[in-house]
Amino acid sequence: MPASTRRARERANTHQRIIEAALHVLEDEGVAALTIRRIATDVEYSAPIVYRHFANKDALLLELVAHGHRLLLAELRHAAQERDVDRRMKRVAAEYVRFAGEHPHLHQVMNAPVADEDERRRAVEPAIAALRDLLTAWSAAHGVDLADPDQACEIIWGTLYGIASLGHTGTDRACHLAEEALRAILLGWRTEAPRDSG
Amino acid sequence: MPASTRRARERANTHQRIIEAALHVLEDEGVAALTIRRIATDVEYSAPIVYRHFANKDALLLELVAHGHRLLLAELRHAAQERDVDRRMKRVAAEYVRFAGEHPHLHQVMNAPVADEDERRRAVEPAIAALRDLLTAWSAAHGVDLADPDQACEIIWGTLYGIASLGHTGTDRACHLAEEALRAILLGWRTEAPRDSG
DNA sequence: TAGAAAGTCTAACAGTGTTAGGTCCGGCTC
DNA sequence: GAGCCGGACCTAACACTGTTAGACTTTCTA
Repeated sequence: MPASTRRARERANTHQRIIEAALHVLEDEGVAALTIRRIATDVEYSAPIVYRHFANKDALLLELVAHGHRLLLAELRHAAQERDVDRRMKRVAAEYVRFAGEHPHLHQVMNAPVADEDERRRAVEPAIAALRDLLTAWSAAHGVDLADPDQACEIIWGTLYGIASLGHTGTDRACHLAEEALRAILLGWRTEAPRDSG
Repeated sequence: MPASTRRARERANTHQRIIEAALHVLEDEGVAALTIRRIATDVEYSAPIVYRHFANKDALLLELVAHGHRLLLAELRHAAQERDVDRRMKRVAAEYVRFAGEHPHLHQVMNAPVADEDERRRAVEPAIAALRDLLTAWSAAHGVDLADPDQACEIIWGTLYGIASLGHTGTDRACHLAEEALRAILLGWRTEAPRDSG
């Protein structure tokens, strides 16, 4: 085993530990407590070490954003195991808001404006794609011809985000609101755009 | 004219000028450029003067939040002059998103978490109340019996906020999304909860 | 006109992200 | 094995931030 590969492994390990430490601070104490020096202290290094792994704080934040969206996507997929397509929709919506309530600071960072906005949007995309699949299945099941599925998807995503962000206290009420909003939207679409029913 | 009243007037004047300078910096250069020293420079004072008018930066920010919501409320009221209740709804929704597109940084600060969250919510309330009135008029006009009008109001407000925040580029598309979302929600509510039609 | 009061500024403190410079230690070459 | 070399690491610093203390200057009052 060459020493260089061991070093590479150690390096990768430190990289990961920094991300985990940052995530821990963010979730436990909020974005205000998330400083480079604090993270460095938590991984038992000095501050400049962080810059050997990330170009700057924004790059590290983006890593947290990506991590958060992977986590969210996993939860949404889990909720989407439901057989019935209507209940599946409802559960996914509730799951989104529950996630936001359980990880308020992470959710905040996941949607906060950041320097490299393109990169952030790339992190969000898979979750939105999952929602689009779900929406496609839903519209097929009900014979609804959505004029613009992408637009419909954005509407639901935006609605969930807005409701989850508004009342970031009381996750139960927020869940209820989201379910209700989704129900109304879908009912509206079913009512107005019925495909030649077969 | 006693000197004390003149001083009080000058003081109030400076107070206002600080707010206006802060607003100007925020709208023109974003929240990152909004520093105490920058504001002080713009009103041709040194930094500590700001603290003779506001307890801290958060207090000043809250003033901007309040100002922003007064501005938004005025715009919403203007859009609500429309006679037809359906078009009124649509125009108010479009106006919200247009406002967010025209004042992206202000809109961001208006909805960003702040130290005194109660105070912020107090600033938002009048605009939400206006929306509730509008919604009441709408449901009355269509004989729709909303199970929980407050909840319905929060749903719409959250939806508008979410959609306006998502695509903070391309205000036209965002407007379209908001109108479409509102249309679907209202149609859903009309479909499911018809009051004994008279 | 002397003293009190109000207004303002400079300088500093503690904290932030970030970088430069030096130190030390492990591994490679002769 | 001795010496060098490169990478890893830390301390110290820079330019900022919000915020406060203390001195100075101007203005009003008695």
